[in-house]
Amino acid sequence: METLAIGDLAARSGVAPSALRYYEREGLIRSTRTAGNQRRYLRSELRRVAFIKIAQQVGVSLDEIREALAELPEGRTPTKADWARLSARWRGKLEERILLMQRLRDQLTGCIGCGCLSLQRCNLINPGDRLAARGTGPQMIINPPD
Amino acid sequence: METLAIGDLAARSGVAPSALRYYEREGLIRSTRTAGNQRRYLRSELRRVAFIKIAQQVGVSLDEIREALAELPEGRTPTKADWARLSARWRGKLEERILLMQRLRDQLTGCIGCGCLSLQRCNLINPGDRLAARGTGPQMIINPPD
DNA sequence: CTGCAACTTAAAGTGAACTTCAACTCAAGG
DNA sequence: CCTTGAGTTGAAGTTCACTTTAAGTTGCAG
Repeated sequence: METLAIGDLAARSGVAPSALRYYEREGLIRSTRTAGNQRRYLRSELRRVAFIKIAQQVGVSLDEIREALAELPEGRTPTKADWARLSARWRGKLEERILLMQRLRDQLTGCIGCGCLSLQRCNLINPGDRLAARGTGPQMIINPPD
Repeated sequence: METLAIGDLAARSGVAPSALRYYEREGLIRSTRTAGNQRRYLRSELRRVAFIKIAQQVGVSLDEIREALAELPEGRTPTKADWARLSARWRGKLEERILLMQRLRDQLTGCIGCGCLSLQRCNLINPGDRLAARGTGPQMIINPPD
């Protein structure tokens, strides 16, 4: 068994076949076809799916994940080093996010208790970029106290 | 200016009027009406909106936020202590989430590099509860290495 | 060769969290 | 008093990340 059928990839990755087809439509993973038009995946696609799942954990949108995956080498199967380079980038994002959460934790109680939650000067919340944004609409991000 | 019109609350909280109306329909905030049927908010609603925004940061759904807010005292304006009690609960969730992220960070590179991303035995990802879940569909959660 | 689980597609549906629209009313400064 | 910006409603639209459905095709075990 050289390649995987969609059901196999689904079983091994824990991602539903419908989601895998969706990922393919969205350009996140790739497959070849049999004579009868069924998808066959290289085993290396498993790692791609794993990466997608991990990135989603970190709060990255499929759009951003696609961009990241686009940096993997075309043509050859990515090596350990290729993956390491990519995940190093997520490490940075993760690090940022952890710091954010820690700041939030440290200031949460005090900030809700105090009057500063007029939100105008409170350094806990402020409009900004969308690091932590998931789902729809604009999201707010914690602002460093500086 | 005793109470706030919806535009004032929007300006002060950074939440769009349409979102505030939505929150009200969903039972997250409350308002009284003028003779001409316009919404007027107590200043204490500002704190409610702030709480909603912070909880969203932590990854809590509006449903869960509504449940939490339901524990605030009916009738009287919540005190500092009421808010402190509530935010203490989010602190726990936050703490959990931070630990999760740290574990993820510590194992990310190794795990992507190694063969374990067959996802079958990898202790980085596993199906489970939905602590970090935001948005639609089932989400995967990091499983403690134990 | 047959039967049946697993696959294929396009299109429509889902749920969360809003936003936009149209048509209308209110409130307050000049 | 009048104008104009702010507010009102219900209904429909939007985005993300999928899932479901319907109608049909493939691949392999027996």
